[in-house]
Amino acid sequence: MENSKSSVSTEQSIKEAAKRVFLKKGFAGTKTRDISEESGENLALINYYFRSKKNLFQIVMKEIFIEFLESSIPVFNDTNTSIQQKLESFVDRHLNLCLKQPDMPLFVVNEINGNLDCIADPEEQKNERVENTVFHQQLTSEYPETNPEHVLLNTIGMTVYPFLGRAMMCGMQGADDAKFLAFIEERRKMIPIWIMRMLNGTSD
Amino acid sequence: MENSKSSVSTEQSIKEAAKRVFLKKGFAGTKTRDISEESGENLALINYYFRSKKNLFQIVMKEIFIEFLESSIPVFNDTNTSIQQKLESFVDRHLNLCLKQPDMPLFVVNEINGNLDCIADPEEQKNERVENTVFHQQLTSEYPETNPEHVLLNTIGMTVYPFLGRAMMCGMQGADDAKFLAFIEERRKMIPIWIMRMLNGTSD
DNA sequence: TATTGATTTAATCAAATGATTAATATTTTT
DNA sequence: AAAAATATTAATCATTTGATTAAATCAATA
Repeated sequence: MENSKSSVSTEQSIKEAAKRVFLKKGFAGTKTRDISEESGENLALINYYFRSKKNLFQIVMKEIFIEFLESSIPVFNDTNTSIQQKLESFVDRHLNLCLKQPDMPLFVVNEINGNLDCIADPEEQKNERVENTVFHQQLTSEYPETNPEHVLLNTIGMTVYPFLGRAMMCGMQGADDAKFLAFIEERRKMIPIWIMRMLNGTSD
Repeated sequence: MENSKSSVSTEQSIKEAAKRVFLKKGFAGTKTRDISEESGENLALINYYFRSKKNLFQIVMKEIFIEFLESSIPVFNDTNTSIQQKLESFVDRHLNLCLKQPDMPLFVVNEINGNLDCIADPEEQKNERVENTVFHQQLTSEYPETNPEHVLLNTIGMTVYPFLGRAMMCGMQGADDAKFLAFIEERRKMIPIWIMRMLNGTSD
């Protein structure tokens, strides 16, 4: 009944290879033979372990999504930190996540709008809605005139956007990795400050 | 030598259909038969008028890119407007563009990072670099301690992100079109204000 | 009108692609 | 070690897909 030694590593090898390729090429752009090559495993093993390309994709997608949630939700639900501390912590963690997998934001944003039902079971989402976080409550109580949805979108957007628009960032054209990294480090420091400035504006 | 009456409309019809399909499904996700169906034209006419799927894609891509530039560059190069006025005008125009083609931001961000060389001739870009705009000069002179690249990225990012992350916007889950539109209208008003607040912060 | 050139169509090709199969090898269990 | 279960492989299938072709249709013009 139990998987043998080598099969576990093969399954893992395929899944990790699939993650790399899907992240880089998206669902439609990825061929099962790409995954086979990337993993070094036989083509048929993909279907042997993961029924279909679509199923494998959904598994990978879910892992990525879970990784994001597990990194973010605890930060937003910490009852012992201020709004600014939460912002600092979230931006810090999320930027690290993005730096580790630079293709991730584009992948998520791209594929989540596709026709594929990326997240298999919707029940897991209900408890993890951002509406229910401590962060959300703090915002509505300390800044009642502010719409928390804008704050969240701006925070996530400013964090993620450099990774989405790197090719679009005309001012960064030809920017090497070092310059890009320095740019990100500036943002790591500034985004929480910017958000607080936006919050502390007088009107609206 | 000159195209006959019907051929012009056929070519146009294919290009417009291609734009719709590419915007929705991306390059890899679009099949030439999709374009044929969407346009109602015979499959072979796609290659007759546009050599290849890739070439048609590049043409569409370029049109979208040009539309963005022609909407934005004049705003950023207006010598008679303030920084805040430029922000208001850009956000206004860009939001209208996005509302007209909600799939556009995702498409651009998604495909521009792909392996396809989307913009055919790079010479056209040199004059249209944001570095060379009046806006950029105003920023460096009025806010010398600020990095203009951050300002630009934040402005574009905040404008575009709702259209990228609509499915990701947990707080907006199940949001109908009307609610989304109201959300955008709030941002149309607020984004320039937010950016100015960020600029007018004391340190950094 | 007849000729010429441009446009359109149906049929088809060759390569790519997701998936399956049957045979072989390997590991686990008895 | 023998048998059973699991894992791996090469070959193949059936579709899909981008592109082409040759014939047919249409439009312009001499």
